[in-house]
Amino acid sequence: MSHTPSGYPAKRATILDVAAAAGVSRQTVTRAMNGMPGIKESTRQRVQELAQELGYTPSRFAKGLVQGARTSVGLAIPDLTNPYYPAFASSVVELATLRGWHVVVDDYGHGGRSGLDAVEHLAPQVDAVIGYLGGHADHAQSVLGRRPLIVLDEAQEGAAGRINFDYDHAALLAVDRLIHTKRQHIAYLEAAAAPSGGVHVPSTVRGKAVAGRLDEAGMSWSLIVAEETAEAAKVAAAAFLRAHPETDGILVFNDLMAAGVLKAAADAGRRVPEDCAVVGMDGIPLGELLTPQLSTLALDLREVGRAAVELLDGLLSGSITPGSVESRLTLQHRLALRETA
Amino acid sequence: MSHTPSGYPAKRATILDVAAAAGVSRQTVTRAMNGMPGIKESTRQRVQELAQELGYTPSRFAKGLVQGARTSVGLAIPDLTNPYYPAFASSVVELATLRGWHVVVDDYGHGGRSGLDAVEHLAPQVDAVIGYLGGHADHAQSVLGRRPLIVLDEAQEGAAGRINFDYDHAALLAVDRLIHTKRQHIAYLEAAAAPSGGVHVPSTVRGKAVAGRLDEAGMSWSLIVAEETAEAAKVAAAAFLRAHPETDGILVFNDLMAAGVLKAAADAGRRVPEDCAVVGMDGIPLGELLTPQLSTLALDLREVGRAAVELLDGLLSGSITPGSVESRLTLQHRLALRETA
DNA sequence: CGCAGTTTCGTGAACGTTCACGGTCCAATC
DNA sequence: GATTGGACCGTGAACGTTCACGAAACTGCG
Repeated sequence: MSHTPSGYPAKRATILDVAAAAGVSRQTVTRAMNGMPGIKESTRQRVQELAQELGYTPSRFAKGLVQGARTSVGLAIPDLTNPYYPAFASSVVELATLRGWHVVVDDYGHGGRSGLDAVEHLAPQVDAVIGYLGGHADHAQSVLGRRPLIVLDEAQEGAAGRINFDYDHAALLAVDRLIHTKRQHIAYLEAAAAPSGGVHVPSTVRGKAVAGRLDEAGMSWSLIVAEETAEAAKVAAAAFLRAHPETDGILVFNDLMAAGVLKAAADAGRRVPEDCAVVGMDGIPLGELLTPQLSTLALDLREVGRAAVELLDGLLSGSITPGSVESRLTLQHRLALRETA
Repeated sequence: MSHTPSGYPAKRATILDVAAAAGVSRQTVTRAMNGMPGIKESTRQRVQELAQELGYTPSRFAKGLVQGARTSVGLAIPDLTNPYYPAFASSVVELATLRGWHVVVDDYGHGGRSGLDAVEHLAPQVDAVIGYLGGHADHAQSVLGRRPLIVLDEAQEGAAGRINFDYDHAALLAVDRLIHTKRQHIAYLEAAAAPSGGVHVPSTVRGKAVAGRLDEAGMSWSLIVAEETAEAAKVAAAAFLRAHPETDGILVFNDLMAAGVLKAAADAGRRVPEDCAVVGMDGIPLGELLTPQLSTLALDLREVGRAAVELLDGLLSGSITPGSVESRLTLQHRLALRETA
């Protein structure tokens, strides 16, 4: 038997190695390792010690092949660095673990990868995928074949399950609040990958909802665009406030960017909310730690995770059929009035 | 063949089903699916279409069994809700993905589970584990057998790889800063699961380092204890500041708790840093979004993740032997002076 | 038409485990 | 002493895929 310098066998030990070392058969080793009955206690001891000594660990592949799959779900996420996603992921992982599932995560935010890349990376390893893909749901579902895909915040059809958010409702809540507090000069800060200079119309679903509601209410308002980071939001908001000092209310694409806006307002000497209200979106835990505490269109992120896992559970068990009415959920934001609006 | 109401075959389709449907052999299907040469383009097309239609996806178990494992690593994490961990996890996932590894995460912070529970849950599914276990490293390693375990921030021996932090160095930096800015009445806010009333000595490694350094410098100081959340820290700090208004410097167990302290100070009308300095620990991104921006003993969390992955890479490839000098790393904090100290 | 060479395809074996069944041994009972 | 029953243990088969090899079909050319 060939050994590495450290004394480890070069090849992984199999059940047969243990059986040979103990002078017993495969099946006896199986019984010893898996706490099965029908084996003398002394041999169980001996076999387990030998197994430990040889560094034997059963092959998950062989085990899975014969026993039928323990389910493992993929979790595709754009950016773990954005506090929104860990809060969501935490809930998914918790509930999946409760069901005995394993969760394979892919944070596809690095190296120019897309949500589709993430699904393709996860596909050979999982029985289902939950994810914020940002497009290509149909293609992603076809990569997975029969295995259910659950997409969040995705307009496109094609996935076995969909969870969406009622942005019209959210926009209604926020705009009404601004009107109610007599704000006159509203701005909406939108996230965009490449903020070109001449943008006058929001491109995201939530942006369109906000714009629609503002127009409907007959408000005059401006569009600001920045990359989806706190720092970029801060810079963009600072520039805008300099150019438009009359601004007295800012709606922001998400809470992370809102944190940047808050900083910009403070730097510009604007009191929030007295001089200028700020409303974020998402309801990430971070919001409550800011000074002043961020008012926001809050989603219960644990609830979102729960919805995703339960939907998947239904699809896997067959109690929900892909593409049916029950496979499509719409969740609503609530207005969390804290200190900034 | 039995079908469910939705038209799906009850059993998973295997490669033989596809082969039969296409009137070819196993091997031809394999060639078609895996882009192998030696197959007519027209049959490849036909087989792929049939496979799509039957919803065939190759069994990862059978594939893994014959091809040898694609490596997948477990990531055991106490609490994804604490911004420290996602920042770390993000880096691990990125670099692991770059190597073609899969990452299975377990957030063991819910339901009273321990780090050891997490390892036991992950063990049957992975080829290695990276994790903040908070104890029992030796037992966890024995659960994994030959498969390497990399523990972070763990005093105990036993794991194949260890990454530690130089808390003495960190304490030195922080205390020196407080002395340099002429602080007289220092408090250290410690995290503890069950903050009993009569605690006078820190129980954590970092707490001991801070205490040691403060004593060494001949400072008079107090110990505060709270649960490891921002809210608990806020409450505890508020009470302490009420009882000890003379306090002019607070060191905090981590940044999340420091955020709570900042809120408490603001509520108590104390200006930070003029009236009272605050220094956190970890260097989580959140710190820069707070007002005022948190001064902290910062760790480059992406670097920590990189260290863990590279160490694991070395252990897996055999270029580093478990328990050797190279398998033990110590990283240092740097003092990130922002606005609170 | 015949043959070599190439392209295309099929067949046994193997991966490591568990399942279902069958065998052996020993003690107790008749 | 033969029989029974239980405790303990071993053997073929199967899971679904790929690998290594060999067979067949087709091509071009003399």
